[in-house]
Amino acid sequence: MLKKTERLSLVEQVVIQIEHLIESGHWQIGDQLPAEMQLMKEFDVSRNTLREAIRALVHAGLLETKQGSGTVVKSSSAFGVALHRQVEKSSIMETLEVRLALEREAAQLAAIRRNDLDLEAMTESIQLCKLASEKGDVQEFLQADIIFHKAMVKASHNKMLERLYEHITEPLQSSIEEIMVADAYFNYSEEIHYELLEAIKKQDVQAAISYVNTYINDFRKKIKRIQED
Amino acid sequence: MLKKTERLSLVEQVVIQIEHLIESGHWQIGDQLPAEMQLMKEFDVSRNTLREAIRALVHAGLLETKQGSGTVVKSSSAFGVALHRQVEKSSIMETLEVRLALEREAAQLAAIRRNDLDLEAMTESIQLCKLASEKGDVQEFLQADIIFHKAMVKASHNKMLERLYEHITEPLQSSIEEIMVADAYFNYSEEIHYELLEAIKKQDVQAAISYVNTYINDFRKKIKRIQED
DNA sequence: TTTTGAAAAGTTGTAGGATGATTGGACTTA
DNA sequence: TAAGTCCAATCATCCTACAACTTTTCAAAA
Repeated sequence: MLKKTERLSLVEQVVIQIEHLIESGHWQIGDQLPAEMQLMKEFDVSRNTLREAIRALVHAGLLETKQGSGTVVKSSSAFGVALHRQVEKSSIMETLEVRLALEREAAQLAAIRRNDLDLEAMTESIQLCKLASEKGDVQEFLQADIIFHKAMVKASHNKMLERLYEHITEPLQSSIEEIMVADAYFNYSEEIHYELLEAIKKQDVQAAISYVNTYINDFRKKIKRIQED
Repeated sequence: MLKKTERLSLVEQVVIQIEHLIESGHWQIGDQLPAEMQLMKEFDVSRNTLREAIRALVHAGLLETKQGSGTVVKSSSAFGVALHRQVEKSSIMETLEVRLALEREAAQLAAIRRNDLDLEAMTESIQLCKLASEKGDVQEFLQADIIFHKAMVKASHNKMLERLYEHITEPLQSSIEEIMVADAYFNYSEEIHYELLEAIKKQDVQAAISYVNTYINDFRKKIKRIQED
């Protein structure tokens, strides 16, 4: 097989450089980029070339431009933006079902592959859940709950699963929070996933899966009930 | 709350129009777009504006431009391209694990929600599998197998799950084919998912899940074995 | 002092023209 | 027929100019 002779256009080179600067954190979310005039000089390209590069990243959702004001970093992950848009086009129920699929697989893999660091992170976040529940702070509780779930997914040691889970859960967050806060019957203690952590600790795959199944099915029923009100 | 005063830039308007033309099938994959000069006139914008729009879609993966030749439609789904890129950055095993997650959920939902049309489509594709296996044609068998899986996912009646499954499976396809063709121990009859279809037909959720579990675990072992050679 | 409003400076948006680089096809020639 | 040349079409890049919008500045008015 011959190597494909493919020269990158100037625009694409600039795009790649900007993407790198964002992914590496050199330009953080919220940061304002230098003005076009200055970027032209720094990248040593014409204004058209620079603008085409910026426009590509604006459409991808990484940047946002406002006439007269400037260009700011909006997101650091094009994949995250794409998934975000997809979630917005779907119903909450559909998205929850996908999340359940990922969570079940993650629980299973975590039960097999978790190491001491993973267990430590999960234990710590469950402590936070407990603290928040004792204080009766719903917001704080949900935030700690998310940290626990993310820690579990991370313990699956599957980067793709992790990214998918994160970018699907993120846009769901506000909806979930809304629903939970409105739920008069919300029960903290039930929501603290001691059993799940124990199952993963003991590497009991079946117990981990069945816990996730019941937990998310309850969750689904709760949402359905609230939505029907 | 006040309404956000937000005018779409000319570039964004052109982008949206082109996206529509592609999604609606007016410009199909492989089609060549009119030259810039003509598109300028049709959209009634300047060359810069048009080029910025096209560049955005090129970077999104919907279009491809080649100097001296022209611009052609490369894909009809920006989400598909984004997912494709993500899969390429991941290992086969990671991707398979995600696919398993989706497949398990799909089997469960399909067992609950499948209607007569779904069952018909699945039965038909399983017939194709059988025919191909009798002929001993691996390629054809795998193609029919994919159709069966897609039919099952469709029977879950979750559009998001369907899109995710499709765009994750697609780039896996060539790798799987390669591996299967190379597998001397490849056994057709084992791969025909009669039991799964029966479980879904009888709406036996547990049986459907457990079948998918064993089937994909076997598949995983097979891949691992072959990769270790 | 505080508020208002106009001017100025800075930034992105759009337009049009000019030239270079590459491609693919038509044409020529051996 | 086959190889090479030329030419027209097309995208790539650069340039200048002006319009539209935002923020800042600052002076006048209340």
